[in-house]
Amino acid sequence: MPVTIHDVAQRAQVSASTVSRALSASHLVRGTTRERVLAAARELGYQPNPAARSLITGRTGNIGIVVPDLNNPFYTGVLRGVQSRARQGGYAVFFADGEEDPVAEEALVRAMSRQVDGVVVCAPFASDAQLRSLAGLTSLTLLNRRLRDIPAALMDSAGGMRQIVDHLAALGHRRCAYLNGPNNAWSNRERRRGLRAAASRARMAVVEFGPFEPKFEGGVQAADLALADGVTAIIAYNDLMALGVLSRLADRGVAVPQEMSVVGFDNLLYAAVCAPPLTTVAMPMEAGGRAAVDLLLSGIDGTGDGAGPHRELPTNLIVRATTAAARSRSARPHVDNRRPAAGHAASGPTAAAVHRPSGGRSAALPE
Amino acid sequence: MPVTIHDVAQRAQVSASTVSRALSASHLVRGTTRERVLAAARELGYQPNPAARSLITGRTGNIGIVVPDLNNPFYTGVLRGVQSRARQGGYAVFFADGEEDPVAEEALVRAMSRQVDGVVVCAPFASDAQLRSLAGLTSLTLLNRRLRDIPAALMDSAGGMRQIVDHLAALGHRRCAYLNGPNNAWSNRERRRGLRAAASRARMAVVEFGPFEPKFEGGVQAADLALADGVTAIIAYNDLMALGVLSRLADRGVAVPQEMSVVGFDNLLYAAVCAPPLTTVAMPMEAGGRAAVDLLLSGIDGTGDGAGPHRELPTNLIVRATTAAARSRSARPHVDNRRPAAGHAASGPTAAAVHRPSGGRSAALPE
DNA sequence: GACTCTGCCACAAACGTTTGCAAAGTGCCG
DNA sequence: CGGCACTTTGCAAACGTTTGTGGCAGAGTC
Repeated sequence: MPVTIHDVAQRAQVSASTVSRALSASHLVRGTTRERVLAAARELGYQPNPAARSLITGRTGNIGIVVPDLNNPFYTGVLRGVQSRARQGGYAVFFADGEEDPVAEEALVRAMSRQVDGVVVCAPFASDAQLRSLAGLTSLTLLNRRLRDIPAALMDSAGGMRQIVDHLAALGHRRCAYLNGPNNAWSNRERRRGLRAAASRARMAVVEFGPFEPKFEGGVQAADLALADGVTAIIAYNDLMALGVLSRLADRGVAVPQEMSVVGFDNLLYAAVCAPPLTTVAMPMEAGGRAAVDLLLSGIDGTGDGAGPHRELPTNLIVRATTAAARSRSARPHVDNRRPAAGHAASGPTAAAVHRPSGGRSAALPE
Repeated sequence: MPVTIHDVAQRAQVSASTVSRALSASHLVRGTTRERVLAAARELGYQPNPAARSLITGRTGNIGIVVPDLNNPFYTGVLRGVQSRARQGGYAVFFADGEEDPVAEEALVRAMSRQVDGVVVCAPFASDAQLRSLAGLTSLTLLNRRLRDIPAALMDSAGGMRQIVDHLAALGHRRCAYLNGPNNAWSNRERRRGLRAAASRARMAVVEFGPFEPKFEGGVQAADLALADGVTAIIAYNDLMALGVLSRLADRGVAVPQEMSVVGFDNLLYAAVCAPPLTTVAMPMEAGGRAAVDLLLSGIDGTGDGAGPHRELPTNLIVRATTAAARSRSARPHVDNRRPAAGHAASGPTAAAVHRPSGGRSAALPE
């Protein structure tokens, strides 16, 4: 029923091979016959059968993407970037939601591998070995995950943390809390690493809590812990947690940013529209998706811009209304059950000492 | 390089056709040889080449989905449902973001059509004619769009509106505002229709504003207009607009829900976590995605549960903290620039009279 | 005028799978 | 023991495309 290359050939009075060449390697056919073929193809509405083509060429014209959680706006941003760049390069995209299960993720990539020319994987929980084994199946590009020999698009989380620390330090904050996301998430380790380095350089004390579920509820839970410690600023693993923190602080009657500064990470839509608007680090989600596809395609057909195997994208601190100058210690009248704010200023423990969370301070969730 | 059916055949000492049959129509081969073939396939890690298969069978094992905007959490919810049900049925899914452009949407479906067995399309802006023409290319299922002869999964927006009206009426509200989403969006027309019917039955007056951009900013813009009219409750086209309304009302010093009730539509994540938590109608996004795939598959291979061509999913009003009993007229001290609240109670105009927005009240955006 | 060279085109093989058909084997009945 | 039905298997064609090879014509060269 659908029109094949032979129908076009017949109409244009040429052989099928000429049609094929006229549609691709055009310099091998005479100009006039090429016109004739193109006209015939247009009139018949010819669309090549991708299955037949990929059978002979070994290429599919598709790429895949697997994400851990479609509910997370971060990944839908990535998805957007991936899709837009892929379409621009003439590729269609398969997608799959691993539902935060590394074995499901692996199975999905495995299933896709025969139908795609490559896949970009966002797999914060998968093991290095798993990823390497998948790289043997089809060409891979990672997102926010650094692994030797496998190309990756990375977002400069550490740089974002540095900007946060500089910002808070300039506002006079000397002691901050960091609310960890999942310990096995690559990006949490990366953000923590960047924070520790920046804090140590800025001589800022950092108290760590968690790990927590990287969601609103996790932030609610974490807020009380941070409040009890006497910090003047809270840095959350991501925006969802930061929103939870804001909600809990409001319930407890702690004014943000006057009494407590709060910073998130990701710059989701809702960071801009919540009250008060959240200071956060913008992650280049769409750009990350685009870059990942660029890397993938350059590995496949040299179409990409052929930069190195790893590309790091800049992040930017967006200062909104949840950060302000650190409050003086005495000005906290109505937080009832707080601990005495012992030695929280310059006289407190050094950053290095506080980095390792003690049993009491850390471990809000079983690890 | 990859292992083919012939490799398996050789190892199992049978012909390729026997391997093929052993892997599918198992009753045609003897039990013992089937075992042998299966073992050989397992040992070699054989994965059939989908291109070759689809070339001969004419089926691809893929479905597609096109959505108008990946940034909208509503559609990512649908996406999740689609993907999960598709995987369960052994299908992989292509996706494409039409970026709210009907012609792009059409082009995407057209491009996909050769690689998929069917596609579910969420195309609130496409014309009926466009959709019908696409239905000729491949089998289609619509989401939230009713069109004769084309199967569709529908969410009962009208029912949701009825629940809103009943809820508000029970709280004593007699005059409400509706903030229209885009006029050419099917779901806005549907919600408005449901609202008008329910309001007329409940003898509630409805003043309409808009259309507005169905985003936060649209809500901000709309809030002032509704406030000026003297309504006691605002029903927004969707949650994003409702959040904008909340933000603007807070800025204007209008207490929610004491002085104004606000209702959204969709039940996005953020409706639950904003302050105060938003009363809204839960749309069954994932269930809708699942249902759409069910319908699609039953059209393709009889795999679905074979219900009728249209399936309507129930919606539920989630009452949270933005709705309360209507304020009495005198208790509005600090809204400065409001109009005199003339005749807004039972003595006011009938519902039918107010339904057609007059020039002065409507048209906040050029149409 | 015979040779080579070049431009253009058709023929046919190949990709990996499914499937109709025939052949071979087996068991049963008359 | 021949014929028949039935089961099990292999052969080969087909799906629609790309691409290597070869042929044919015309032009150029000696």
